[in-house]
Amino acid sequence: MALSSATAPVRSAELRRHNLGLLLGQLRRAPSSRAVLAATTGLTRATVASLLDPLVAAGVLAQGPPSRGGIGRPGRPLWFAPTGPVVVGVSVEVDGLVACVAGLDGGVVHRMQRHRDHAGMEAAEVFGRAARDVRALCARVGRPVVGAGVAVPAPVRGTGPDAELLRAPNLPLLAGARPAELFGRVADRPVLVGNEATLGALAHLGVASDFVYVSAGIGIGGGIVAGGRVLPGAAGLAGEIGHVVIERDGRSCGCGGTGCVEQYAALPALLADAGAGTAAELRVAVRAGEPAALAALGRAGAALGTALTSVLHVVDLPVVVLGGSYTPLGDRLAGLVRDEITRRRPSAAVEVLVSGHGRPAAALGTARAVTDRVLAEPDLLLTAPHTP
Amino acid sequence: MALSSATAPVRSAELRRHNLGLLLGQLRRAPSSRAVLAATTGLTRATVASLLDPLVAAGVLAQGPPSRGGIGRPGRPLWFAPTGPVVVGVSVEVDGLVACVAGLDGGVVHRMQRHRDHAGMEAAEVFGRAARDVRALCARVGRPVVGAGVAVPAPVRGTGPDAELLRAPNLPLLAGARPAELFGRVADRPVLVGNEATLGALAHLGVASDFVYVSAGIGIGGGIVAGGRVLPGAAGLAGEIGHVVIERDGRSCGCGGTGCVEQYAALPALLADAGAGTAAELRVAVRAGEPAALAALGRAGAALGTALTSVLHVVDLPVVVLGGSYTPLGDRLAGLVRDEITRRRPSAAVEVLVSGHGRPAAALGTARAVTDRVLAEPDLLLTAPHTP
DNA sequence: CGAGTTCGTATGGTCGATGAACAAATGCTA
DNA sequence: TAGCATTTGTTCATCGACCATACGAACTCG
Repeated sequence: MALSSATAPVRSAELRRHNLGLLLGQLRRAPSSRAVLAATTGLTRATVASLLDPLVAAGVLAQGPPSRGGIGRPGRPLWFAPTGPVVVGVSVEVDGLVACVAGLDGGVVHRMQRHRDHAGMEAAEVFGRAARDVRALCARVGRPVVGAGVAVPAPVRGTGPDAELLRAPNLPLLAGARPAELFGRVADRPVLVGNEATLGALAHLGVASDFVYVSAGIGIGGGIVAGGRVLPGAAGLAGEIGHVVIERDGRSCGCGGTGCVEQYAALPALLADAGAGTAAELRVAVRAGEPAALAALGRAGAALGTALTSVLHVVDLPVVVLGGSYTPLGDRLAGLVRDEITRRRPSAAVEVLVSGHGRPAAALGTARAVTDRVLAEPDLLLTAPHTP
Repeated sequence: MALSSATAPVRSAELRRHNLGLLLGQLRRAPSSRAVLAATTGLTRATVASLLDPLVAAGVLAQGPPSRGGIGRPGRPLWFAPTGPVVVGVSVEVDGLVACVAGLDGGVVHRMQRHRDHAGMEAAEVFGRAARDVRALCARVGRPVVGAGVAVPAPVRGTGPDAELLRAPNLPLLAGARPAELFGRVADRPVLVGNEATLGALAHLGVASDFVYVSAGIGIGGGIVAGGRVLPGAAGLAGEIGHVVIERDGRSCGCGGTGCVEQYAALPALLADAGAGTAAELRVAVRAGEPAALAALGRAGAALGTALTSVLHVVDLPVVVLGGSYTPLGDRLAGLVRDEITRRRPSAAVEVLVSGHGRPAAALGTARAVTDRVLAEPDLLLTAPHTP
């Protein structure tokens, strides 16, 4: 079933859009000649050419030199032009801003990290300054920007222009803010808005396309990725893995419940349990093999594994990716989590991986979400993209 | 985005299929004239006619009498012909077989309940006898059958012709069986196979299109329905709500874990806790207001609510539907569950409903899944359907 | 009974994908 | 080095699906 059963009719124009998006999605994975694209997608060579030639003419795609070696006329690989359009992913964090500029193939063109204490700032200032920084960054890159997105460390209702930030435990002044309005338009479109963990999940599509992403910090967030797409939930609040209950009468949590995992396995609990002051301190202690640190890590891993067992029983995915503050502890923690999950759910194998991105995951995943949106509506690439 | 980003190209033929499926999906909800269909779907009246006329000619759709009352020429409503094709949904249960024959609009044409002790039977006999019963049922209905599906009380890997039944706690001899092969083809296609709770969820699409379905019995199963579709998971094992953990060191469960909800809230635990022998006995005691029964129900409701809190934090859906053995206890239980969920997760409202179907839910939902498959490939309706 | 309105159908036009044919570019072979 | 096979990229005629328009049909209202 290649067509979704949405309530909208499908005209021929959307057919073209779909096939063009299909080709671009293929090109994102690897540069290929028209003939190879035709073979892998099932379209005709003629169709591939008629779909992609306008993008080549517009400078979005570039043609490489003929490939050498094979028999027959060599194909000319197509790829995203190194001067072509880019997208921007921004992550607003408690103590700073992370942004990255990426080509449509996901290649990062530019990174930016700026320390900034957002704790006491009003929402308008937070997103206004972020927008100014991003615009300056875009100007410096000198390539057309076709979209941008913002990740925030709080649950977000919706992803569109009226996306609303709900309770923000660590940045209370942001509660109720509408980042898309405060940020302003980029490339004449509202910016995409989403939760830091939900969007961060997408940064890991390279290692799997069906997985549960867990992002630890002061709390624990996450994203459910199935078939390469994030499960949005009814109001965009899916993936709140930190509030999965592991002990019905356990420690009370800021969410109103009791026994939520994040009271056992998020960074504050882990540090307190290990008697460490900072994550770096804990990491050193773990590397040194200090028993107290190892025991605390074991308890956190078991707690997290218990919660993930519940999650996997519900969504049944074969991979778990640990990210955020877990990244530096990852090697050892992943094993602990995997052991707990397989102990509790022996019926299905699970692989527990550690994020290869660490802190920039949210910005990278946001960029990925934006390119997904752009590739789903490739017409944007033809209407003379302009810098903001 | 009306087109999914599947890896398949889209030809014009699939465009037609999609729009035809869209129209039939609309007709399934309510009979409508061509003009109304055009208005609601966004297609042209001409397109609607050219899509549906072949089905009218084939006897799949029928034209009603002109509607009276409005101004202008009255439209002639189209609906699924009362002699048109049907689908069959079968539920293999521990102690019997439930089957229903439904029209493509979901209207049940015929029901069958047969008591049969499947406990000691080999898989080949179980599904062979079910197939014979179903074929006899089909012959008696006298309408062309265009598809069939089988629900089983066990986790199932996959839904296609090679769907494999995993561990079946209550019917151990079925473990490893491939029902589609044993059942044989219906309408020249393999039967659809799925878990009883996963498919049963679909029977409730009338009351919501985004919800968590919970089906209680000896264990607790479930289905996550988002956007009118069941979340399948990587191997078809999603929705095992019974094994969500509510007490990390709680009662041990047959799945290998400890503290799974179904050890607290499934029928056996509930009956033992209440000191009742059967579900009917418990129901009487609850209605009579016996304190022991009410207390036990309260404990089960709290346990279930705790597990559902975890589930909702992960998938974020606005509705929970309680079914299976919960149906007769529903009115009171639903309130208990809702209270526990809102107590633990006050940030989002949730509605807890009771299934209106009870035991036949699995068969009904299976029929629904089959019609979904048929409407997604409406060409099946034109190739002279034949009875098996 | 005529005007106004809406429904269903017929027709020409547009757009996208296909399939076949053809020119271009390379490796292989004599 | 020339000729052949093979593969690539492009061109062109055709088909299929939908749309816009126009027109007859059927009904209500004044």
